[in-house]
Amino acid sequence: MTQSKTTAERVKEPIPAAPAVSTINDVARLAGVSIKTVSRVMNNEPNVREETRTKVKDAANLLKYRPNLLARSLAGARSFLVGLLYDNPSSSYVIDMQAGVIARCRESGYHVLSEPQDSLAPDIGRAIASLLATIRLDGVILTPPLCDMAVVLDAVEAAGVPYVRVSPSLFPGRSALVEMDDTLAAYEMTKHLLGLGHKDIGFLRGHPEHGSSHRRYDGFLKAMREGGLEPRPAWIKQGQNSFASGLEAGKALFGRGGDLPSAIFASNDEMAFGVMAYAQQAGVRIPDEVSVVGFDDTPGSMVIWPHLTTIRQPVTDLAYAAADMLLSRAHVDDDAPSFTDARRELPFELVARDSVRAV
Amino acid sequence: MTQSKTTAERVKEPIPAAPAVSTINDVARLAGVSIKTVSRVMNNEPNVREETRTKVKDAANLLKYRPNLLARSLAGARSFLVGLLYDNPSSSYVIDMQAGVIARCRESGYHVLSEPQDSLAPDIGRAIASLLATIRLDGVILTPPLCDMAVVLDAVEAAGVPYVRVSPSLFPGRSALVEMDDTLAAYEMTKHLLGLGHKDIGFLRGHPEHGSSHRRYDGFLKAMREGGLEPRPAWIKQGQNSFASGLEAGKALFGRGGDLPSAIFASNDEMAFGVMAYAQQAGVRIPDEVSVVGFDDTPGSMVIWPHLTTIRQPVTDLAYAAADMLLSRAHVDDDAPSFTDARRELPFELVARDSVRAV
DNA sequence: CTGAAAGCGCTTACAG
DNA sequence: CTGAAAGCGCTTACAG
Repeated sequence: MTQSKTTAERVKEPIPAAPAVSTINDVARLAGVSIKTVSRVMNNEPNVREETRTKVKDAANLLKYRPNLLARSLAGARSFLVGLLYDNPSSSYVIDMQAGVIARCRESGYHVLSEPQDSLAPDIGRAIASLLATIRLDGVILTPPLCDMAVVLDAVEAAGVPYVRVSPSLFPGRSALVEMDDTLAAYEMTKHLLGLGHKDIGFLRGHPEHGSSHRRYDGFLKAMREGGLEPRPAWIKQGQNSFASGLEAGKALFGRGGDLPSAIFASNDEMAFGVMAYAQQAGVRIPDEVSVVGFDDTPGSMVIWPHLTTIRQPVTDLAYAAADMLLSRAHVDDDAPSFTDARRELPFELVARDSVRAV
Repeated sequence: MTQSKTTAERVKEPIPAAPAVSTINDVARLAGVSIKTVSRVMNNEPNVREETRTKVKDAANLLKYRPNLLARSLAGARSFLVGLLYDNPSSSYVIDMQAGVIARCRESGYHVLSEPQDSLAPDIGRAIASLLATIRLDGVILTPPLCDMAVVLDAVEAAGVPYVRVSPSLFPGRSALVEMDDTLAAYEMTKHLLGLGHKDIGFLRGHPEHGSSHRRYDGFLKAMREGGLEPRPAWIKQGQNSFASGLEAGKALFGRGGDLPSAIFASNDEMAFGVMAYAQQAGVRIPDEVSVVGFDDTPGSMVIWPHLTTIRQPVTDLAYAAADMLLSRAHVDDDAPSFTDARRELPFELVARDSVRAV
């Protein structure tokens, strides 16, 4: 009550009746043209005299006019809204994905609706159908594991909404997609270890339901065999992509005495962290006694000590590319491949840090 | 070309002309009532005979009718859209925040627009004004550091959009807000260490621009002094909330020989990770020689070994509460405190793990 | 308890 | 090159 304007006073003031936002009518009046002409100018359509265009632009600037997105949506064919559907346990994956989608959408004046979904829910198909009926999204981006679920794809297709999948494992060719080459990345990581003299390499397989788990294992096997090596069954462990399963594998590998591999390739970072945690507990020095590498380059890989050698997935770039495919879809001419066939592959990066040493 | 329905064939099919979504008119016709009555039923308004209500609901179900959100927005006073504005380097913070906001919004049929902002951009005020003019959001949630920027608050207020701030440090009383008690949390963490026999406690201060950094330091000081202890200046280090600054502090603390504190309170997890990384490098065993605690309970605190004792911020709950304040604002009666004065405080949790031992 | 009319702010299709 | 009319799918007053 003693400040220049207290909260109580502010509250007493009449609620500023939705601060007069100017509309297309205001601009048309000020510029002395029809609203149709204003519409043409705002949408950069042709067939407006340069002089008229300037007049309208000046009026719009003066009135700080911003076309109402909702009105444009209702009247027109586009909603300027893209949906990002996800159900992924990794915060960094989702945030990086979201950042890429939003970046591309902003370039075209689109906004992004974040729609987490429960991929385990039995009615996920209906949930998505309901979402798409309520809001006419101009496009949808699907990430794992949603992008591999038939009910999800069915629902989106039934609603007639264009969509792009990021890193799908199933239904190739069913939709536009962006991805990186998991197999090649695992292959190169294995080559990296081989190149440093490692021969006794263990491998932690990822969640068996994830397509990438199999691709990564394939890449590992390919490189080993090209090097004339056959992986030792006792050093191949099945994990679940979780820290706990990495810890478990570490126990199995280090706990029993017996031979130790000289390097362990965990097919995602979380499992690598688990292995490293167990190693530290068991007094196995990394990388001096055993080298460890991961896959994903999650933020934790720079937090853990030694910093983890891993594969960087271009998550933000994948997301940007996915949004780009969605938004530039209209411009495809007849000779170009169809939207559904579109596919972009982005490069990964092997990030060599401190968890590996040469033998 | 050999499968039951190839991509190429699917593309040739006429594009399913925006799969006939049913409208309020369709429902009204089928139910034999006016659209106004359908509207009443869909919005659970009173003054509809039970029989009519049932008739309309049946028709709506049959047609799988979903009110078009954009049309509702344009015609009515609400957009059913809430904006989450953020600019925070922590993925997990943003994702947890987003999850809480979305959870509450879904309960009321609202959707969430994720709008990352560049808090360093000179025109951030205009960017936000433009956003709010383009889409009439029903509310906005502001997180640090945006919630402490006058230009941001000015822009939102000028647009007349209700907003709630999460964990603001500045301008108390200027808006509705939710927060936890940083000072008390740091106080209790310090008491926890004292209770385990620690007296020589070092402290890593957070980024000086963050209000929480000062509150956490205050809580630490208070507990120390209540215990009759004065912190040793050489053990108080200024950090930046980053892993690197924690590493730096670790070097300053462990590198020089001389006395070691028995415990180090890093005022966020990232800095704690840095300290632990340096300790491991320098051969200082944690917690045997030095205990370390953090603040925030980021995902990394369960990845690092030993697992970090820290303070869990109820981020998702804070976000849920913020959205709840926004959405339930209308129902406040005259006797209740005004929306602007509203303030909710949520409890934190001290999570004791393995990075501390008794002395 | 129910409905006919007007209008939200735009775009579409059409006319000139 | 420009505009008048209709309409997107709803809600808001208002009338009965």
